[in-house]
Amino acid sequence: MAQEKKLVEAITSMSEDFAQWYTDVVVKADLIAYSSVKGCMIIKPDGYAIWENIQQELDRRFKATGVQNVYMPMFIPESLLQVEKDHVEGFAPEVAWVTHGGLNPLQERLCVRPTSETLFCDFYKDIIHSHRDLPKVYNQWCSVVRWEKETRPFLRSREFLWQEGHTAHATAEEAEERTVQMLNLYADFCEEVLAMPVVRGQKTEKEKFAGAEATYTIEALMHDGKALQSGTSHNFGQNFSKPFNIQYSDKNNQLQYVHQTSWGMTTRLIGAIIMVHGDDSGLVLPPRIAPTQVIVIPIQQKKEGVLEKASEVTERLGKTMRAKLDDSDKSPGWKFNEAEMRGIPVRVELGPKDIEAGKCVLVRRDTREKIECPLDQVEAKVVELLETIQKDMFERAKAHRDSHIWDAHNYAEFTEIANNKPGFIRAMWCGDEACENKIKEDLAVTSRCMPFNDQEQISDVCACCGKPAKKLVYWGKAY
RNA sequence: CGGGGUGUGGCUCAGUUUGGCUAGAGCACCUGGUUUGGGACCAGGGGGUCGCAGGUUCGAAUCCUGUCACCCCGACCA
Repeated sequence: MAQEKKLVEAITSMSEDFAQWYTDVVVKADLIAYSSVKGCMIIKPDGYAIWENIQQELDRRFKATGVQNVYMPMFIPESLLQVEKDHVEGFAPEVAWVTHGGLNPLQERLCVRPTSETLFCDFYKDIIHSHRDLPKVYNQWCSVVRWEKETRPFLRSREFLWQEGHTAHATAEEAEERTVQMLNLYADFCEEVLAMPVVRGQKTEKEKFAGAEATYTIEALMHDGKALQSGTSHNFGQNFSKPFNIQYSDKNNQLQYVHQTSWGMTTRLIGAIIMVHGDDSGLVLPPRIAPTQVIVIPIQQKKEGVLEKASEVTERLGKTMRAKLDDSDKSPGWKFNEAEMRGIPVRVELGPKDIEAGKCVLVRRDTREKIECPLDQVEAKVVELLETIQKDMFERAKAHRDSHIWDAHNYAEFTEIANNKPGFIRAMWCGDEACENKIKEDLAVTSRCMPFNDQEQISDVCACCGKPAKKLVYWGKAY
């Protein structure tokens, strides 16, 4: 049909070219615009509103665990960045430097924060003196800059928005507990709010954060079968407190170094939402973070009473949810497609025939199912529908994820899967970085995590080298 | 940083091979009218120093040199 042809022209189909599909959706759903600086994007109202909803819900959950928000400077003196060796080595290649103040060269270069561990440490060393000062559980919402060579909207931009939590604790146990707590908070958030199933686990030595003792991660599977690291939580142990000299007097008046953690989530999550739920018609937003949850589209809106009824319905819906009326003078068909492109979970169609019959038509974005609904029940029905959609979206994403997890018992199987089956590969690993390197070089596959939950022994030997196996690892091609 | 591609109204592109007259189309935009249950139609209208800088030429969007930017795929990263 002509109409189908037009839609195909509007967005590249996922199966034809996933990368292009992604770019099309990001731009055509009006989430971002490209800016005059490479790798820096303008986040437009619809994109930013998603971020605000993410922020709001995460922040609420943080605070329920005792997190306090602060704001740190965006500049780090070079000398401060260099205090922790692994950390500076990890980040130095991608930091942006400020060399001048006005017309005069600075005495010391300032780095634009790529992350703020060093700033928090420098601060903590001054404000922590006693066990009574602990724990410190601070977080900041800010942007950071990493001078990436190749960039993609939301997935890898040179400046991105995030939150970074930085905590200091008296004991190793407490730090570990916080690290795990935040990872679980992230995972629950992804699953409950973004309808995105994740695998929780630990990063290998090779993949862990620069300066961390241990990095925990949540890994999600995108629709094309590639993995996306969606949130991390690090236990630093005393790796930072020692070089930064963050000490407190314990109850016995002994000086002790604090134990620290950090954890972060970024605007990359928006990329994840797009790639987990989107389809060939555009975005599909989980109701809980959709900026507009329901859009009312009047049919024959110039006919007597239609627009009035439509605004009345919108107003009623607006009392319990984020509702909008599309009273632009576009044709209904155009509005339908536009609403789908933007991923609005529920659409309400309302025309003269409906009004006469005292009903309207509800259309689900995720399934396109049309449901007739009496006008006097519309609020209750839409609320219920939003819940159903949220739940179904999670189940669908989970079914997709679960059907793209493959077990490999030896290298032949591993190779065959990596080359032919998109998704996660579960395989045993000996613990040797050499095997990770080989797998990466041969197959462009990296270790995503050592899962916490399903650590079963699917084989006694490493799928790569055949030596005794230590851990089950999820592998995959990653963004 | 390696490989590939592209720069022409807001967007998508044609025109470049083989230099030529006033630089085109579709979409979007503005005005008026008719329409409206899956991207409506008619009429009229506005908007471009062809990425930038040099050069060749009587004449350059088109040829040459340089340069910048963006996109895609790798490597690196959230």
